[in-house]
Amino acid sequence: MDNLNQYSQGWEQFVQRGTSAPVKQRCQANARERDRTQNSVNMAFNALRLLIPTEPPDRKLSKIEVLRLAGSYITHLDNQLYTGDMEQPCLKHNDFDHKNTPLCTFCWSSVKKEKSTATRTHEYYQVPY
DNA sequence: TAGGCCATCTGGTCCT
DNA sequence: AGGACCAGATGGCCTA
Repeated sequence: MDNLNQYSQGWEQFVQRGTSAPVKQRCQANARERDRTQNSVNMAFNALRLLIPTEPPDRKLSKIEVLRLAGSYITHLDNQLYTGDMEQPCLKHNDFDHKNTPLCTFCWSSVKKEKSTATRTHEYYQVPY
């Protein structure tokens, strides 16, 4: 991977040294793709990551966690609006239609705070929805 | 050491 | 034709 990194970092000089047109085009495409993933995709992930509450607050979510939890969080907020309950809206909402539905991640967080069980942070993200 | 996560490269497809 | 977007492949880093 070191060779690859050196190549990536120095591709401009590599191209300037008189390489063939297809190689030059490929290097330019690589650079564009690198720039797109860094400045477009990753920045979007970071922006979304900032909107999702975590336990502990400084925990960095992986990309797949960001996607999954974003969906859960939207549902949670939607249920807050629907039920008016700011603590466990999903539990209350589920009481209306889906019995025995597991507690949502974010409702579970408020349960945790009530019980002050600070040692169970690992389980926090195991909740299925 | 295995598995998860990530960055990067690459080729294909679609759009302008 | 060239650029944007996407998905698959690959290899490095980190952690349990």
